[in-house]
Amino acid sequence: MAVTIREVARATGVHVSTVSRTFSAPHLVNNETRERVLAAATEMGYRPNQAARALTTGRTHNIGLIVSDIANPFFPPLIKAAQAYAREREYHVFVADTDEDPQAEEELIQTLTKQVDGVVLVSPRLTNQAIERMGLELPFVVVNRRVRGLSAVLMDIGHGTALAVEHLAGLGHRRLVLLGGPRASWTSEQMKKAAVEAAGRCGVGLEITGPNAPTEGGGLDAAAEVSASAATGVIAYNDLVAIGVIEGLGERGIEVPRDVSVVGVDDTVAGRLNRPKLTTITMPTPAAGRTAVDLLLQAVDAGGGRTAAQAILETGLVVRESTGPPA
Amino acid sequence: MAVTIREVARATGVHVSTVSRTFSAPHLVNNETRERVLAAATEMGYRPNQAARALTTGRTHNIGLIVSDIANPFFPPLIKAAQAYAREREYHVFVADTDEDPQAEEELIQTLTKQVDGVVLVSPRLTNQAIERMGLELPFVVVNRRVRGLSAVLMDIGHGTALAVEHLAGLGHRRLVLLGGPRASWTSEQMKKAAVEAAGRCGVGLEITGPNAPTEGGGLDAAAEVSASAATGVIAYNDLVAIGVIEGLGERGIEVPRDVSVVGVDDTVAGRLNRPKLTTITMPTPAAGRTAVDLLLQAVDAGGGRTAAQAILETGLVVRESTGPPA
DNA sequence: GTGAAAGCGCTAACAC
DNA sequence: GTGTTAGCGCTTTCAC
Repeated sequence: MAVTIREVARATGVHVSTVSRTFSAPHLVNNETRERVLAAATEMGYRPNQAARALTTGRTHNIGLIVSDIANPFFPPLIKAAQAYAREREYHVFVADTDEDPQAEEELIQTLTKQVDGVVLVSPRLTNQAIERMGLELPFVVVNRRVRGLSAVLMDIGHGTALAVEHLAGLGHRRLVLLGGPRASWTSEQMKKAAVEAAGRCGVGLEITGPNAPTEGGGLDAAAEVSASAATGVIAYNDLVAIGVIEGLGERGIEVPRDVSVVGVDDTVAGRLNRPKLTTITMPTPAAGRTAVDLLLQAVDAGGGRTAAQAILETGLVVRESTGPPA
Repeated sequence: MAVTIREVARATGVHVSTVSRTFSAPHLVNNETRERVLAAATEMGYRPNQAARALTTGRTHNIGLIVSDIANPFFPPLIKAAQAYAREREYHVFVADTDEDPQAEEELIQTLTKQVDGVVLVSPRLTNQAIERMGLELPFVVVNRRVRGLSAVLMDIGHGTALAVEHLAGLGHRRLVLLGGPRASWTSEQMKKAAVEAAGRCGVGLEITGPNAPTEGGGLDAAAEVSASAATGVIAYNDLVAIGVIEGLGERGIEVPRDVSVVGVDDTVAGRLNRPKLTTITMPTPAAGRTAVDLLLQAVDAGGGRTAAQAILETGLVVRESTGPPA
């Protein structure tokens, strides 16, 4: 076992409690004493034992971050930002992947609960009810979902969707199709509502399909419907789906953006790398990660008292090569 | 504070130590007693407090996973696998991103050291010396680097590189160029050695350039040299670089694979999504993540006794659209 | 401003 | 097979 508070105390000739205070409440310690303790501590390579600290304070200084699939390009920027920001606030983050399995998600939350001060749930697959129940024991922040009583970070995908519809309408497209996402997706529902509204406002036709798998394969499958329809403008559930439709359309001799325009969502690397480069709705994923951690620590500091704050983050539209005027 | 061992003991009418044993050494407890304890525990929602457990046992059941950039598509599959496998072994993983900064890396290791039983370092940016020094305090496993005294997970990129050279030579290319990676990259050095050897064996010319940034930008920059050379076959440091050269070549009117063939490394989503789809050397990243955790826990179980095991993982070549016969 | 002492929840000898 | 007891390293009253 490494060097403890006791040895530092002995070396400095003060009591353990003084050493403890120099680290956890420095202002309660005489300036000169503090210096001496600190000097001895760094010299001896002392580092507070978090487990011991957690045991007495009830604060682990750890948080959990649960996502459905780390390998989905939507998540890494969020994880990266969350983890960096947590570190600034002196928290470490457990990252866990549920593999899209609601049961795994629930078990994970259970085991994590005892080891963290709070949990960030990103695009959960659990029912609202289950989340609400577990949110009683521990501060939770949910990203991309609205759960009663819990803090949430929402991305205003409705706005981005409206921009996409306007962009397409402005280009001259008269018939659009929206490729919806998974049935349980809050994001997908928001997109639908916003698209209907914007299409009405712009006077263009809108057809909605789905559910589609949120993957390239989902897009590939959707290509059949798109080519069968008279639509010349497509808004896909996410970049992966967009890339998939473009490929599927290509197989049918339909070229993007010459024959059909396609808009994605998320602004992932995948979309940037794709040829043609994707026009896409930007999601503020790093900001979402930071904000989620911020709200979570706010709740933690409030001692778990219900603080159901909501943060709504802006989305936008970046126009690249996958959209253009209709043929 | 939630329910503790003490309350379970009271409810069951046994001593705390019996409850403790039920969880940490079940075989030492009478069958029938164990059942009763377990029943009471689940009913009351008891979950062992890891902090307390860590304090007495000296085992946190946590490990750290340090990467240079979570958002680099090479890492997520590795993180995902590592985290899933650790969970199977009842460990949780802290994921931390150093943002390619060696100092951040060192600080991170320091703070993590007290909270984990071991650390996996993936493609570290620290010097071998620094790593060796810190590896003295705690079990370490290093991925993609060989550090004296530490367990390592290496990917046999030499083999993959040889396959790539043979593939290109077999297609009829007579002059190849290898786009090296960052100066401190072990992987890059292995590639160079293997490429020289294979080129000699196949009787084709080989030019080596670099260092190049391991990004799309690095590839974009390298395109000038490639187009200036007489080479018709390119092996890039990674998929991102490959995608970058292809784009840069395109800007100069050189088409892939019509005029020049390009091979990437890593087999990331990016390469699969790129047009043309990348021919690339496959890296067993999920296996690397799992193996790293396995070696780490092996070292942890050995009580930190030096166990410098080496795992060398296979690489391969997947041929897609970015390579073909020379014009 | 500092020391003394109790105790966080659990495990690990050691008795019985 | 189970109870007893003594801590693990730290924070936190409470005195002084």
